[in-house]
Amino acid sequence: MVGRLAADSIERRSGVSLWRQIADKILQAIAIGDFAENAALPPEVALAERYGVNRHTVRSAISALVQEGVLRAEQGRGTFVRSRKRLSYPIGARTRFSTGLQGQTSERHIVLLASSVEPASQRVAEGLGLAKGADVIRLETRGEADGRPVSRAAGWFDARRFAGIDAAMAETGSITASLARFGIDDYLRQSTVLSARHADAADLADLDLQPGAIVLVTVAVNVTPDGQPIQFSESRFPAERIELKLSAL
Amino acid sequence: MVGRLAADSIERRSGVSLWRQIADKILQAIAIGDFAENAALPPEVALAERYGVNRHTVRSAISALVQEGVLRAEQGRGTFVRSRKRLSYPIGARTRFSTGLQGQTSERHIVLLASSVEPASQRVAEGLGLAKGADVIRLETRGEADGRPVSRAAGWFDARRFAGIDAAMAETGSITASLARFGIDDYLRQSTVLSARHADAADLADLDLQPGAIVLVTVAVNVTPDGQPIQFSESRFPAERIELKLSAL
DNA sequence: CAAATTTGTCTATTGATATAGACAACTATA
DNA sequence: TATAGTTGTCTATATCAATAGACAAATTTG
Repeated sequence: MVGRLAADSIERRSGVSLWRQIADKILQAIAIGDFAENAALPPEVALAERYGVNRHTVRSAISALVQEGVLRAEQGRGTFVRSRKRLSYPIGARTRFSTGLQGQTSERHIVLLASSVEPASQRVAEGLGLAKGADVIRLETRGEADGRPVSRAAGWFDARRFAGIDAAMAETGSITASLARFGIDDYLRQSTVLSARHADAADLADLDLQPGAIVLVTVAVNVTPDGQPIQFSESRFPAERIELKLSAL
Repeated sequence: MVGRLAADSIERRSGVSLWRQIADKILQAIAIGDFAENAALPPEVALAERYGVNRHTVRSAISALVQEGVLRAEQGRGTFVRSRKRLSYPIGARTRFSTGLQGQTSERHIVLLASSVEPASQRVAEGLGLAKGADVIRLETRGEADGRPVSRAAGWFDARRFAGIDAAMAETGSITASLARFGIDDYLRQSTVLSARHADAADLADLDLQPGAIVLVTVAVNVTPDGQPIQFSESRFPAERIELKLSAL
């Protein structure tokens, strides 16, 4: 489990194809740091032997990762690691998108994809301390770093208190800056619930993933320093590009 | 994305079979609370239509979940939810296994599977502030709640400072109690890094999972109140049975 | 230049996955 | 008790996933 391309552990008739499992393992090995950027992977025959599968199966895995931009294959030379390790996204009392990835990327920003006013569902109402069905503003956003999507989030705000936050978000491109216009100078992460699942069609499109990928899902509530809930959110992160670092605990 | 068995989003030629994707969706719907315990699932033909697949494909998914103990099918009547929602495992400054699941389960305990002394790997040494290659004690444990495995962890301790902690763990069945014997009355979670991946063969065996399942992985360091590292750990949780609740941030 | 190594392409075969349709077996209900 | 609704089983077919082997094309090494 620790290092080296975990030799063991490929599952047959699992509902997950062998090439997908091998692709996952290679991704994981890269993320752990077993293969540096531009390092050569073991040759296809070696990988096939290590996993106990046919060379063509390994080629399917590699071909998926080449498609995905993770690897680069050169005939006669070998197969090389193209992309970097997973980004580490910090989650703590003061979780902020932009500052979180500083130092790991040269550029990052949030795009507002859509906004709407809707009645609060059960869980949104609970999270915000509103009555079910009360008007809430929903902001659909995507976080990008160095041109690649790293998160996809839906945020809900009390429509009465934060009327116009959609316009502010469109203008500033920052949740923090938008909230500042409503007198919120500081806010804290009250709770975060974390789960993981296979990416569905929406995730694939939103996060530019290949089918079969895994997404991390966080459901969180942000509050003012005196405990008043201001934002309920659900975010999805591509597990192959992002790990979550729980800090400042 | 919010409620009801998400109508959309089944991916073909993804490396993940359709029946596995549908099984995942049903699991997710149950976890979210769309189907209470003993509630009936929609009939097979309805599910097939909703996902745009053949009835037999839905049957494959259901059959996997029946095998797994999540569903119960009764000829002529319908298919019913057998198991409860996901357990919510809290992670915070004072993360403790036993207290964490209190109230959600009637019984929980930790089993010590194996222990050994080994030289510290790079990451273990970094986590514990030791020199690479220094002797560390490794404890392999499994957490169980109501008879079902909910976590599988490896913990590393400085062998000089905690000589005999394996015996203490075997005797007490508690990390907290074992550390107390070494004068550690309190300890804090310094950092937690979180990721997700497909279960490998080891995970399947350790956590009693079906092939294709997803595991959440945490890598954490525990420290004394004055910041001295005492434990480095890697834990795996079955995503279908556990969600992580990040609290006390 | 020759040999060894590595990725790329092609053909063929087998087993798992998915679709299609028909009907049996069981349950609830009008 | 008849009927409708549901799960269970069977056969047949098509497509995807995986194996197997052979050889071409490109690169590196002796």
